[in-house]
Amino acid sequence: MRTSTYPLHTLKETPADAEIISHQLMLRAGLIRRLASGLYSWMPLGLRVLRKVENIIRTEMDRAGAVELLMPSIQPAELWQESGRWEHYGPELLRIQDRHSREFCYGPTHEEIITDLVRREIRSYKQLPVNFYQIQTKFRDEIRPRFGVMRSREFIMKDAYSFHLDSKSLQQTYDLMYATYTRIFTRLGLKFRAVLADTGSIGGNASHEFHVLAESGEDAIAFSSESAFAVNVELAETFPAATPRPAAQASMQLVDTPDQHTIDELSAFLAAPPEQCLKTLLVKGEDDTIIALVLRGDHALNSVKAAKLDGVLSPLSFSTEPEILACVGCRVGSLGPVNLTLRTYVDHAALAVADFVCGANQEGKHYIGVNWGRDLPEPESFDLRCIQDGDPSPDGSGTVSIVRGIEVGHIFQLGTKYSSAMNAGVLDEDGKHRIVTMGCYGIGVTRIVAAAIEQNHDNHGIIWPSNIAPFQLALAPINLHKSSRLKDAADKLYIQLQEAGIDTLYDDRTLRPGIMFADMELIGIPHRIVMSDRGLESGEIEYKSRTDDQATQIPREQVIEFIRQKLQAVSAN
RNA sequence: CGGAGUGUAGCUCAGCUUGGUAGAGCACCACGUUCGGGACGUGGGGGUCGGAGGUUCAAAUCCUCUCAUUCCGACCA
Repeated sequence: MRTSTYPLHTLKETPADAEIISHQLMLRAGLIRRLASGLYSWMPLGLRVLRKVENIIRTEMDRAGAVELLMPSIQPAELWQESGRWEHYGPELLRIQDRHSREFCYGPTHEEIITDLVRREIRSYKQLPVNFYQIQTKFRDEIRPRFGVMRSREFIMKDAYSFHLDSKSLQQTYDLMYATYTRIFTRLGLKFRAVLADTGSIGGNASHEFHVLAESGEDAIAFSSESAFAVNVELAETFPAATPRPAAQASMQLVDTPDQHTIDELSAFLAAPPEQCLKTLLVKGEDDTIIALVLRGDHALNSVKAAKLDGVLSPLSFSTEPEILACVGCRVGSLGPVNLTLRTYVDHAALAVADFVCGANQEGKHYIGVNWGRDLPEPESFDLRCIQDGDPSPDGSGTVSIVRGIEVGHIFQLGTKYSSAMNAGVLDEDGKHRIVTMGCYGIGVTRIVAAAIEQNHDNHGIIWPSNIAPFQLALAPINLHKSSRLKDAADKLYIQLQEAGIDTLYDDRTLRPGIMFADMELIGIPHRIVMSDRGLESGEIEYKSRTDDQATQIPREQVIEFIRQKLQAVSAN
């Protein structure tokens, strides 16, 4: 491709509304343009990357025996009503009507459609197992689209759905998909981890998320220091303290703590470390009740865990200030478990603290020197908090460290949630009707492009992993317009590179070299060769990879072979 | 949906407090000088100042409403 006829829309300045580096670089490099909140056009250069990602996913899915199909993005309401999700999916589902006022939605996912298809087409156990996939545009009316295509409303997803007679067969396909995802993300050139995930509202036996590791990731992942164990922090268990609680030393006293509301303020005011202070959070329970959760001051509530507690409303929502005032008689900063008549869940770690500080349920007053079993009843303890760096690993080996990740893939064992709701079954060997068991497997294709940049960039721009770079090689001749000899040589080499099958972007714009170099680096082309009149004299061409500090000189006649070897070296990894 | 902020040229922003002919840099067009790391000069094109209403002799500027958008909290590929 020649830059003179290829639209490179690079920006020198960073657009003001782009927050994270991948979004900034995607805009600056001219990969995407925003149409409206959460809606992006893919410019030609960005589309090249997107297609390369899709092709890797497609070949690996095919290799794993999955079969590609394509379902409509617009879906009739009836199927969603049948599964119950027309009611439950909520406002994220974009509902639309046709000219006859019939209700449809723009598909955020395709369980209903594929289940309907399978119940019509698949009659016999002999046709199972089967794994269908598609690569297609989805729409989710996100509450807050952000970070460009990282969390957009319209996005491209690879979604696969497998159907089985029994859970053993499901497990086999699930394991195969796990291995396939591992191959895919490896080929994409990304640093990633598979982590145990919450099955959430979908239910089922097993679920893994695939995360690209990056500082800007929205998810936190806990790793074991000793084993391969990794788990989403949402799900990571914490345990009762290994050592017994220290003996009580202080006596309980009521102290004035005017205007001390947060743990930090309280801790500074009373000169007690945060881990000596207990905080009490009030959340909504069933039947308009209020439930108290007690945690150590330095610990964070895990809302996923809390929402699973008996009597607590799911999803978790906090009690409002007026409700708390009416129920307890004081405001949020002075709550505590002493003489609290609400149903109370105490975290394991909070139970292990002696002589603690807590709110007195009177405005501006706290207790100090409080002890479980003496000043208030000894409670049962629960797992309420988020795991922290240095906590024991849930798998029992070593401690955990926390890193951030971007979720780019998720595999689920669905079980019979959809197939039973929609009566999708086959005849088994005995001629009996059996409801099929399902798995589903998603990859965020557009998100991968952003995640790859998030993980691979420097001050000059994007550094594409070789397999998804929009072009493999930039050919940048200097002062092309001043030397017909150089132009002839560059044109000739460009043709030779094309004949050699090397995906080349030929910068024939006759710009100043600084601009060409800056553009080629911004758009992240992995390899660059520079031609000049000077080089023609010496018979050499300059080569530099995107990550090299120094350029090297290559004899003109060896350059094709040299580039070919560079490309092979990368794809062999 | 709650909280905070921003809307002025394609992009980055100034001007608004204290109302008085709409600006700069980058980008774009022309010409010239330059040209191996985002050059320079001269000239030029481009804006109903997000929209509507109001106050005023006069509104980018003050007031009201509205729309869009970004950031911080609950969902998810």
